[in-house]
Amino acid sequence: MEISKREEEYLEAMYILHKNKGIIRVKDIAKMMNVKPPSVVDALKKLAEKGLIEYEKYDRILLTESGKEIAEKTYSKHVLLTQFFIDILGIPPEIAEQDACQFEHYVHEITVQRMKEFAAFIQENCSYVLKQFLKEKLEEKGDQKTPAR
Amino acid sequence: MEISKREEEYLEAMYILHKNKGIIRVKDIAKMMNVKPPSVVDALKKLAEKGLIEYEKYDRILLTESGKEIAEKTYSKHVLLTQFFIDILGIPPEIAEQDACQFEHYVHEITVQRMKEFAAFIQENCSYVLKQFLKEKLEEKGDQKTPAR
DNA sequence: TAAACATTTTTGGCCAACCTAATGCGGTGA
DNA sequence: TCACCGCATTAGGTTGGCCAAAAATGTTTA
Repeated sequence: MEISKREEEYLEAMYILHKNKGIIRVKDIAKMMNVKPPSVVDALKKLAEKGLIEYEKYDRILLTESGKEIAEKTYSKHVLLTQFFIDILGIPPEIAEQDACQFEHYVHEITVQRMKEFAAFIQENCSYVLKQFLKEKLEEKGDQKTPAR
Repeated sequence: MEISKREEEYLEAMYILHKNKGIIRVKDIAKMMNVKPPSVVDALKKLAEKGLIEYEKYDRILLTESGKEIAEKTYSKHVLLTQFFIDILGIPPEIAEQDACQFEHYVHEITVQRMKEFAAFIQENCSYVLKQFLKEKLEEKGDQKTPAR
């Protein structure tokens, strides 16, 4: 049974809502997904049919085990990618977040795993060089804000 | 004027075809995009309307200046991402290729630029550590192929 | 040069994902 | 307890992207 990128995003959003607020509401999903409520309802119906969420109309919404599994997998990629972009490449958090948010749905398991290992390896074996790099980049950014002077 | 991710992919495919074979044919675009010819024709019409390609039916297909610009930008991201995945993370080329192929349409300019800088920095300042990392990963992979023994 | 073949295009249709407007439900305060 | 309000849902419609089958055009070869 195929699950689309978009459905994965819905699952992830619900997972995060559940984690943060305990309760999953249509309105909140809509806000997170930048979408209107009817679109959410469409999505919920499909996800329910696929057995990824429990959903009866006007009732509470819950991830099933398999739904949660997918959401967790996606979310962990999200976290890892974001960290890599921020801690290793020194990308501004907001941008790192946006990039991760897309890439997480496509990236191979291998790649994300390797990023994790790479980060650990560098931090262990040449953390000084890494710090140097990040410092440079931060300064360059500072330069832009106060250019001539 | 909005240009979709998919349209960007079509432009890139045409750009590569032009670069490699000089001529851009519907059939070849279809093969590259994993799509049937009618879908290509649909796409061509839209791209022509947006002024990104020159297209008259049964005639040759060409990228316009603005189309080429978009394609080149995308393609250069593609190359850079692929290189980063292969040379820094040691991802198998085929997988690196696939990941790049998706990410290129979303990744921020900043991120890809930073990857480039990071690669250069590491190769200059701790290439030994990098080699070490890549060697380890390569060996692990070898281990899998000849496990117990 | 005309038949046969290959390629491109059109036609008509499907599905995912989204929207607005209208309607239905459920809890809260008067 | 009921009228109201916010939220959820349905109805009906759009758009982008894809396809198979059929028609049109272009190319090659007998």
